Amino acid sequence: MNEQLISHIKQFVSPPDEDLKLLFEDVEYKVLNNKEFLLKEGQFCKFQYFVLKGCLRLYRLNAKGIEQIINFGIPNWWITDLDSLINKIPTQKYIQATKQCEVLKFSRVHLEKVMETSPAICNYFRILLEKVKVADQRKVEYSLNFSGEELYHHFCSKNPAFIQEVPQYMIASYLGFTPEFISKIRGKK
Amino acid sequence: MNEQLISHIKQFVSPPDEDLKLLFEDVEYKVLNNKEFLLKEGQFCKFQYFVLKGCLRLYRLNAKGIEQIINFGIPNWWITDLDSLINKIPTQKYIQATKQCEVLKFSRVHLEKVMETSPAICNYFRILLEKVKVADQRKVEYSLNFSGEELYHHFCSKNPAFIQEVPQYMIASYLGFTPEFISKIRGKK
DNA sequence: GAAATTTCTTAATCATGATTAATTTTTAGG
DNA sequence: CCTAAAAATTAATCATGATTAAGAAATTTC
Repeated sequence: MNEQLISHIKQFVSPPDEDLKLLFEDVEYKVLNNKEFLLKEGQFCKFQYFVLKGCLRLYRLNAKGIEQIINFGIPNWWITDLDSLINKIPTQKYIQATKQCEVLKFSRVHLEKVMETSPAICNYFRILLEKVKVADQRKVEYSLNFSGEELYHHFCSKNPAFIQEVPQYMIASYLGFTPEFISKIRGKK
Repeated sequence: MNEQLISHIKQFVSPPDEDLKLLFEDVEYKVLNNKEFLLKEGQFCKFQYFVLKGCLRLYRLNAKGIEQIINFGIPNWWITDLDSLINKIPTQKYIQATKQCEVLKFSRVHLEKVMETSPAICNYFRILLEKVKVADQRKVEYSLNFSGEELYHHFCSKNPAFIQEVPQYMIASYLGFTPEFISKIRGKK
């Protein structure tokens, strides 16, 4: 049983103790060094990771070999490759620590069993997915209506601490820009 | 009880009959005329609609008053404004029929009760949300790696029937392009 | 602390797709 | 069927942000 995850869950639902007990029947606590991988292209993703500490990134290599960051995994959030996980296909992505991390590793097989048994835990993940959907939708809306410069400044103002923690080229990649473009923005005035 | 929705649900989960009975305890069958609205800017969205027949669109007006289509609702799919629904804030969006439609209208309050009671129904929505997340992620990936022309041709090849059903300017809007740009592409060769 | 690698910057050029504006074609309503 | 409105087209111009190519600065490693 991990208090940090339990308190995260209890922000959204109120599961009976036996549901939590079931959830934690199959979990692994892992410490990762900077640059260590949890997933590499070609593998089948079979786990969902809850980030306790540190930061990870989910990224892919495009046709030109350029890294495209899809998501960051920050504390109290989940990271996995859903496409590989639910469609049971080899992943095209990488999950890598961007600093030293602590994560909880849950197998998808076990989580599916838990979700089928416990309405509360199922609702917990359903609620998170709904929140992610809204966040994604807002992100698309922003990207349609603001310039790259505005998007960058908006991201920095919303995540002042975060931008200190990862290299600038990763912010560029996450926002879908080239590192040169971010430099250009920062070079202004 | 509606057979079409039940068979959709049973593609993903196997709910006991009493869960389905509970689900259908509060539902309204609605027929919509072309251009009829289910939601308008400023309202609080309190319903989720399952599309039986026809086609609807979820869109917003940007700062310049231009329509931006966020999603289409096609048969056997759900449509709502999740942001307004879950955050209980006035919507900035419109849901409008693009042709004559039949929908099932479920109140969010009721659906939340059902999801809290029935692991199967909760899992049904959780599975749909996971699929949507994967689809959204793939869409972003495409948009980063293909030109507008490629995206348009790809969309047409994947949805040959659909593009016959809605005006071209709506396809443009959904893909995030101007109608002029789609015309330009089509005018080539 | 020097060397090597990684990260960031600068600047010129280029391509994609928006904008503007006018016109044509299609569809719908009376 | 005729008119009005809606939808699609065409073409010229423009802005954003990618690409390319150096080079500078910062970090890491030995």
